[in-house]
Amino acid sequence: MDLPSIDNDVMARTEGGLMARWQEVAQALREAITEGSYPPGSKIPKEDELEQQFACSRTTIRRAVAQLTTEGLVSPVRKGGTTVREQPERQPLTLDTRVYRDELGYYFSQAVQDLRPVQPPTVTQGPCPLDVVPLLGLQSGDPVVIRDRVMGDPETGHVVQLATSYLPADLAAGTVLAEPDTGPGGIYDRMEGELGWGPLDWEGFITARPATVEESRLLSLAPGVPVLCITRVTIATAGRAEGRIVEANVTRRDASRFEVRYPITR
Amino acid sequence: MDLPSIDNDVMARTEGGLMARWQEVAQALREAITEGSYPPGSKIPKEDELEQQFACSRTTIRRAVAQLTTEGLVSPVRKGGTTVREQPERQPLTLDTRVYRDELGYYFSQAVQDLRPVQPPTVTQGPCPLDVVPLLGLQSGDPVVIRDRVMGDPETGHVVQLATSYLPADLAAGTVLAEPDTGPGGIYDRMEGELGWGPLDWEGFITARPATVEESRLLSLAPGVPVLCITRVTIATAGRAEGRIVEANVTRRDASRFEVRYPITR
DNA sequence: CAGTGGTCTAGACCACAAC
DNA sequence: TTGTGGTCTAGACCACTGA
Repeated sequence: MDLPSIDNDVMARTEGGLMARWQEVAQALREAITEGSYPPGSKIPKEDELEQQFACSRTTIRRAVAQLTTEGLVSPVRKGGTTVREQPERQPLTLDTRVYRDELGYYFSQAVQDLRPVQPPTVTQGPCPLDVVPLLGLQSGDPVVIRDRVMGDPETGHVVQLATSYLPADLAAGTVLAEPDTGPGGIYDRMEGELGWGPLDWEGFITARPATVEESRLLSLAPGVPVLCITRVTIATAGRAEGRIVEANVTRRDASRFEVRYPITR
Repeated sequence: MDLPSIDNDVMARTEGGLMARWQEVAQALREAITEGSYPPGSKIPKEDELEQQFACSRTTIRRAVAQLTTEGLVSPVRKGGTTVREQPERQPLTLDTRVYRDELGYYFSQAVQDLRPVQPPTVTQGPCPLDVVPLLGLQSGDPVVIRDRVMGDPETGHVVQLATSYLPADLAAGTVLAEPDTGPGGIYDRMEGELGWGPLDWEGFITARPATVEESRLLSLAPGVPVLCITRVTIATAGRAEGRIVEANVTRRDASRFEVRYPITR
């Protein structure tokens, strides 16, 4: 007979309450990797080989590999095959629960890390992004000054951190805060100095979300990989800005590479 | 001529350096949602409608919607359509930088939150999971005692937190630490008391990763949604366990619903 | 330059939950 | 019951990049 028998019994799995096929494949590959069958730096089989190995379509294989990619286990490279990523332990970031100040400006402990700008910082102005609105206590669509910094590892040249400052435009526009060079000591010196907004208060937030398209491009991440968001908010206690949140600084890093560490005391 | 013209000019996009089609669709839907065209609680069009609307295949539509799902913007329900999720602000979790103790035991500030067990806690034993190995300072495959708790919101009954304690089996097996009921005050009282491991030290870690299959099932998350991992590690300073890490407590929550908040002092 | 992953289409069957 | 999302297949074209 020429009619192909439909052996594609999709539901032989869900009937038994088992996983979808692509999850099975992902699980099998995941185990093979963690068991050591594919050590870090090696390549997993090509897609058409996996296709035969698991007896399913390329789409299913790709979905499984995509899952491992968002988990940070493998990184596919065109023509180069799909490589098992090195799994270094997460690099610790110390939590900024204190701020120090000397005659040169303010220092948060995190700033001590050895990063250098990979691109020149940019300053733009535009509507406040939705996720920043609650941080600044603004209304949706309110204009903000946006200061962007792309920081990288001086050794490898890789981008490892994106830092963006948002400042309410009604406060910052027209001031030195909206200029690329904010002078010695940075914006906090300007706020507590010339602008008379000090003393300043700060509060920190940590959360995570999938990387945006722009973030995954800059940080060389697969789409959907989580980024760790470490946010520091600055509150003015005097002057024209009294009681206002005058800055929200959001730094983002590959969540599979970094963790925030902090001591617990009695 | 009967040969259909191939208008599927896939690369009219990548040529110009633009996004893939599914990213365009995702972006369009994302904007429509955040602009208010599809308010929270409403449904976005069905897949076949979107298919026509964007003039592309269902696969492409589904990939775009899948992206919005991992971003937490929408949640598809079979037969019910795809609903725009309510976007409450992230609920703050206070950071446990201090531990308190009274005659009843140890309290970390996070424990103050009003959660109740949704399932009875379980205690099992098995090989140490790979991601926990570095936390405990063990070798791959070393046995650990695993204490699992599934905590939920007493109001809604929803599961909001998974907490798992890992204890090296060479220290914990056979002790009260491996029993379901660890008695008044909990495991830390046993460690500093009968076992003579105290005084204890603690350290905290925060990171994020995609939810595992099990986690997404329990927490009702879409596959790949990031979970916030808040880990507390216990170090013994005396007794048989001196210098050892005697417990790693990993709590996981939906990263789109929660954030860790902490004060910054001068 | 050619092999690999990246993207897309068209079509099929199924289970689940709303109705 | 039925419409919706969930899963899978087979096949196509393309671009990037390593060999």
